Amino acid sequence: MSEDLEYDVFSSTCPSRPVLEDVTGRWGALALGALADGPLRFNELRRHVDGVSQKMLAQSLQALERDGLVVRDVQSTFPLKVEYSLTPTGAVLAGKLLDLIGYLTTSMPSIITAQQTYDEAHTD
Amino acid sequence: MSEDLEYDVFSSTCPSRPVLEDVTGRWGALALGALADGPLRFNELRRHVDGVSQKMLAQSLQALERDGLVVRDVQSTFPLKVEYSLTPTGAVLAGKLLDLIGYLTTSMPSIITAQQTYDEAHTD
DNA sequence: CCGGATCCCAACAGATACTG
DNA sequence: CAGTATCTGTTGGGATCCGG
Repeated sequence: MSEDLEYDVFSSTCPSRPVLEDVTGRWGALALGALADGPLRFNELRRHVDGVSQKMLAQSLQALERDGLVVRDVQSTFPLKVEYSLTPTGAVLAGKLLDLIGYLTTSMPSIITAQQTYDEAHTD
Repeated sequence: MSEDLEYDVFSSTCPSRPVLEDVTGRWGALALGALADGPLRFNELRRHVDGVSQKMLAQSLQALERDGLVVRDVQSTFPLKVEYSLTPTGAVLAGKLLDLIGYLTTSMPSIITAQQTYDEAHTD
């Protein structure tokens, strides 16, 4: 039952395409990764994801919240407090993202070398 | 030896940041995923990564080639033949990407439900 | 013909300033 | 503190053109 593998990110019309962009997008991936260690407030998240603007962070978090990967918890105290955390699905995706990021960072030395070689060969 | 964990994607100035964007970017991720099954020519790749424009595919592939994750092999026959394939590092990253994509697609039913619930609650 | 660079326009990202 | 509004610069994409 319910064994429909109808979702294919390689198809441009598949609903999974925009979700993949939310998850692997420029800021979405880093936001998910940052939340893997535990809940964070908006500005904590902003400090952790170095370089992100308020607008893009808010936008990325809204997208992830809509996809059911992140939960936004508002404490209506003063000062206002808003905590973001991962849902179970979000946590799994964040883990896979961190796995990828970890491999990428350990590969950086060889990647840097490749870039230098490439750039030297393309000094047109 | 050489156990410098100096690379951190969460820092905006780290050289790993642009590489992460090449790998997880909109078209880079799909290109890497498509190449995981074996080498492909430019237009085969273009057909596989449904919806990508020529320009963006060429651009994404150049970035991945510069990072040493993809190899561009030119056969100067007629008609011209250009094959793209993964390097060992690229293959590992592609595998992790496909793992993430696989989990995401199997999670799609619950994600769709979440989106509908969210959209209903936000009918301002 | 195939691979890809260019041009031009539309959409999106970012800095700043302002509101609940 | 946690965002929205606005205004502007950068980036993405389709049509078109060029080299092998």
